[in-house]
Amino acid sequence: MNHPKNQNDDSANEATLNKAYDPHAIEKRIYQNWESHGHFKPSGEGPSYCIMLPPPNVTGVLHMGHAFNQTIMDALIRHRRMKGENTLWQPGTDHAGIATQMVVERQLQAEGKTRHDLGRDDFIDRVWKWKEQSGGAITQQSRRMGASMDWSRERFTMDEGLSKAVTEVFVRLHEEGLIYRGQRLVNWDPVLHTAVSDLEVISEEENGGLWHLRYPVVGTKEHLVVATTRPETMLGDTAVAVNPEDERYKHLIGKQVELPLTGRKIPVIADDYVDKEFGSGCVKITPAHDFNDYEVGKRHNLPMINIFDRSAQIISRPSNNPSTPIGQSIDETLHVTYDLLKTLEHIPVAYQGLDRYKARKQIIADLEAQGLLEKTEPHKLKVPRGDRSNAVVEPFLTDQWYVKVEPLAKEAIKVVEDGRIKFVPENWTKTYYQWMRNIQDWCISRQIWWGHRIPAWYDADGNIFVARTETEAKAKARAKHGKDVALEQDKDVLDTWFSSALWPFSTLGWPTQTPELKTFYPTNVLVTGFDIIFFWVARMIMMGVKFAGDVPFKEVYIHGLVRDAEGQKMSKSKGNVLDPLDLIDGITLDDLIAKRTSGMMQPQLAKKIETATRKHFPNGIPAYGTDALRFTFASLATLGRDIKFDLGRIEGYRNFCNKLWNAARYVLMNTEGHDCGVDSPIAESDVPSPSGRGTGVRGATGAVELNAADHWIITRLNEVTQEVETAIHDYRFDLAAQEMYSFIWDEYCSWYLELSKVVLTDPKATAEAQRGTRRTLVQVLEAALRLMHPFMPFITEEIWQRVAPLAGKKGETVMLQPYPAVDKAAINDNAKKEMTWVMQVITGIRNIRGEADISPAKQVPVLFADGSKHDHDHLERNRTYIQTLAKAESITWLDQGKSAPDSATALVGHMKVLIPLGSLINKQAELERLKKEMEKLEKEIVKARSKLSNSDFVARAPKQVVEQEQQRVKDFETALTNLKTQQTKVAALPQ
RNA sequence: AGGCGCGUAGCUCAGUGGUAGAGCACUUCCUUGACAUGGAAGUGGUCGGUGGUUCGAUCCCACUCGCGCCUACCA
Repeated sequence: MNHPKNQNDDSANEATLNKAYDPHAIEKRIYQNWESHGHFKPSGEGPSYCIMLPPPNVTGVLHMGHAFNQTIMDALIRHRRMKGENTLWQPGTDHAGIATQMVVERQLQAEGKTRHDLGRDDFIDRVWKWKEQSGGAITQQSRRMGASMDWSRERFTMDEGLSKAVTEVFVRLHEEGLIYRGQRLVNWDPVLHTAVSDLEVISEEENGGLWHLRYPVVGTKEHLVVATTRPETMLGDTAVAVNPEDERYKHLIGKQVELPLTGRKIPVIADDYVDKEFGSGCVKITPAHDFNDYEVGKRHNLPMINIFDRSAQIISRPSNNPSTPIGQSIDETLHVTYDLLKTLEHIPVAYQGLDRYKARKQIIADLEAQGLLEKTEPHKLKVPRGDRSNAVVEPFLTDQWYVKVEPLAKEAIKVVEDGRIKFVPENWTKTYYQWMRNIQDWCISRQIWWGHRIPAWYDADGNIFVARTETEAKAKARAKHGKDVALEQDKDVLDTWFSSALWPFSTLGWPTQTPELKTFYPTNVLVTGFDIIFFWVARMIMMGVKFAGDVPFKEVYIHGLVRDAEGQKMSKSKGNVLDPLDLIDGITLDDLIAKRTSGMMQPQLAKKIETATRKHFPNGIPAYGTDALRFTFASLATLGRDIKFDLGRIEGYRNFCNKLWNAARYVLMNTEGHDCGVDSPIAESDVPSPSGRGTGVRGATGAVELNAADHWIITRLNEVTQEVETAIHDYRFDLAAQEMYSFIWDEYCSWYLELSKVVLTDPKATAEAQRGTRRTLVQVLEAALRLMHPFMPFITEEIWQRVAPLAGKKGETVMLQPYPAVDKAAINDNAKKEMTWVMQVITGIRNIRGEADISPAKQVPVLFADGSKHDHDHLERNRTYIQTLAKAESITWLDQGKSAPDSATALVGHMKVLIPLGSLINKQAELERLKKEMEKLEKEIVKARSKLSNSDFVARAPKQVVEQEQQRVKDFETALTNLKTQQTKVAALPQ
């Protein structure tokens, strides 16, 4: 990116601000200043307000989702902090067991090693080192976002304190029977060699086959045909099931079939589970390798034959697989005891040791050769894959630890039902309930090394002692055996989400009843995406209610997920990832392409990604700065689900920053070194003209007069303040952003600043009037900066430092200033009406000028006709404004009945604003303009009249609405008549 | 199969039972001393479709079409 080198990095100390806003020059310096002064810490005063940061993966990098999420939280926290509350934004990171372990294992792989080469202790050391090295990255990135987290309280899920909480919860749940160990089918990842929970399995439709296999019925010449998507599992079949009502097969129930290739005989059983309509109506039952079959197997007491090893290869003899000890468990870490030799008897040697897909191919070929393959059909099926490894997950019979979730879920449902926790948007409660009411037990053990070791010890007999420490476990064992026995701790670790579930109270010191816990728990709001409602939100609620004695948060604000400009989820493999820091700092096209195509899992996609990137970012990404990015996020924070991130938006908000910056420059240029009268009282009822009347009140400095423009902008400031306050309360950051944007741009800059120029450059203006203008300029800006600070912390701070003293404010930083409060007394409806009139007049004149293509430099004479006394008063007070902003050469008031020259006309109420036709205005152009105006009016009149001609409308609609409609027609008709007259006159003119 | 959401200007999105909005893009004009990252003016929408409720529907209801997400699944 091409940044003109900024000459003065410390612009706050320069005489003037740079002409263009340069975020780089200010952001880091300001953040360091805030942090080093401890401004992010709770003040210890006022009502408490606490937000828990959803802890990102410690070895991860900040992505758009984090940036969005943190922008919202920071806005909330800064808002409350400025309102004087005792705010804590608790930061920290998550150890992300599987993900982190995978990263380190991949590093080892590059060195030609596995974790087993290192051994458990050395491997964990290595992970800690990696964590130390990379773990700071994401928190540094949060700092770039301006996040005002209390870094002095930063936590990590593997910290000693948090680990203690994990153990405590595990032990207590176990004591209550809510954690148990059991052998059942789990989702097994054959690549990572660990169990995973239901939530970590992603099922997507893929193309596969449906194979119809013939199983000969023993003692007959018949055979049954079973349909299966996984023919290789037939080796583990222990029955064939049919629907008990199925007439085709009723006679076979209780008979036996011969399982091909193995020679085993298995029964034909009847079970309702079988759908007569699907496939052949016969289902092979493989209880050890299918969740449904497992249930059937249990119902019918079928044997369960496990045919896979932990890598999902067909079990083989130790000679083929030396790591498997004979006669013992297939994998020691599983504590699964199979009689391997017996199992092997069932499996033909030809298949032993084959990978599941190779075995499938072989088995199909062999069955076909024996004439036992009836047919093969293409079939779409949902294939379950591990969310980390992407490997097809295998239902696998192992011993694992589970949380019995139902009793916890019941309480967690209740707290949402009775309103102690509120979802925003409210609709997410449905999703929450739906899951909670159908919840399955949670498998929490993982066969990996990085994580919280399960606090359970085994003796030689397999007795389990769950305890907080090894000493405590030994004591328990001693109590049982009457003597000391050797114990071995469970080798498994806990699911990372188990520790995340405790985050809201473990970070505050639980199980110790710390002052922090007392002050900040329950926290106020959880801000997160809907993708982790089940993973995290639901589990936090369960654990919080169970152990911390109250809900973990009172509100859950669920926001959308950030997607790319085409609505696609951002992912490394799609190559459409945007790095928030690249939006802040900018990046060249080449660097962006390099970034997107490096370290890819599927390098063949690189070309495609490069093409797409070149198309979307032909010039790379310019540096937009943090505030622009944050404001963009705020403006996109609607209640919808998807947030399409469009570069056009951020560019617009970067421009907004520049606009604000330059408005400040203007204000400073016109107030610094001047008496801004900030200490002077104001004559309350005073609404003088821009030039002033010299009737202001004497004050400490000079007297100050405020005119209608001043009162108007102050009124608007207060109204906007109210709107923003409401929007933040409702989590409508988009509306808040919209309010601030249009106030600053369309009102403060487009109108007030222009109006102020008139006063400040008017040689006839009184000192009091100029002081009033300066005072308003600087005070409104100062308040607006405070108002916007939670959304754009850096630019507001930088400007505030300069502006605050001029506005009579003292303070180290804007972030600790009071948030603007609505001052109802400052709202002045008369001034609002007057300025609306002024702006309408000016707009009317500009409109004529614009349509007639009159050069902005050219001044035009303006006449006012058919005006009321009211109009006259307005004009007299605001004559100079109109003259300057509409570039009027002269302003002439025509009394009622006095004839006006042939003119182009704009209507302000009943009053006509006229610009005489002449060399400046083309007759044809004016006729066209009039025609357009008239057509608009006619359309409205037709609509309104048809309404009024409906007797039902007049009879039944509220009186107010009818009257309003009548008034509208009247106004339109008057206007139309005026324009018609005008049209006739213009049309009659020569040329 | 069940649940949820979306469909409004070329694009990204607000919105309300009574006059349809913003930003970007586009057109014309303008280097005026805060800002060309700017200023002034302007073009542009049968609010997915059908029906119902209502004096009145973009909004509420029913159905329908299209798109997306989530949960559970038939071997």
